[in-house]
Amino acid sequence: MPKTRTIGCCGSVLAEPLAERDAATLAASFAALSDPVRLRLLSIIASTDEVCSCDLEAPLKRSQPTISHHTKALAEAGLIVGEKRGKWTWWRVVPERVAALRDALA
Amino acid sequence: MPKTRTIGCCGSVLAEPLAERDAATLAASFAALSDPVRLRLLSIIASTDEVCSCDLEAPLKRSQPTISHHTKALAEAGLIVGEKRGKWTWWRVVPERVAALRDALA
DNA sequence: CCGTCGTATCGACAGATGTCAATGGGTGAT
DNA sequence: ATCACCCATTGACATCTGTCGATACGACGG
Repeated sequence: MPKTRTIGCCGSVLAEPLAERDAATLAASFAALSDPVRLRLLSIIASTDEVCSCDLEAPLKRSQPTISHHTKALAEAGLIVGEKRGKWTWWRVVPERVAALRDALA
Repeated sequence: MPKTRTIGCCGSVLAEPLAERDAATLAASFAALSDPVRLRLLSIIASTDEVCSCDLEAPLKRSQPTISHHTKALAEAGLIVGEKRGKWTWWRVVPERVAALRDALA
């Protein structure tokens, strides 16, 4: 997967009119945060160091495919990364990516 | 006074698992930022003090009903406010609300 | 009181999105 | 090898969303 090259991407939304390209990139990132289940998923992962998918199904009260769907969405936004170890996939947040979004609102 | 911390309804996404209610509220706010046209709209308004709707149609290359649809979405999220003066509606950003979203990612 | 102008709302439509059951693909234990 | 378990993918479905034309509302200027 593409890596930490897009992290700074767009500067601040508030400073000056966004270019169309930057707007599309940022919108995709914020879209990853626009679902309550994904937000809670992210917060659960962030609260612990690592979480395996099997521990997400119960607290979020969603089916296993749905959880997988959401982890994929967050991963594609670069907000979390998953590592397969044995049978389990362990997820953790990417703080730099979250910070980049935060900075976009500064 | 230690900043306007009361506006940010939900605290940080990263600190602890979000309650369902807070997640829904936050998700709705981020959803307002999940569209490229709305992000550019917001950035245009933020770049100037006040902008009237009539000045948004051209740079965003969208029809008048579409612009109205997006301003409504941002206003309902509390990110901008509109004031009718005479024939025109003037929009400006609500910095505290943007800051609240930024803080949610801290 | 009319026309005009700026804006909001309505109706419609295509495309995106969240959800789950069913299925498939690996991994580890028996 | 066989089984149990974890996770990803597929297919299907209902809902949501962005878009625009048409229309309606409201404020000004004649």
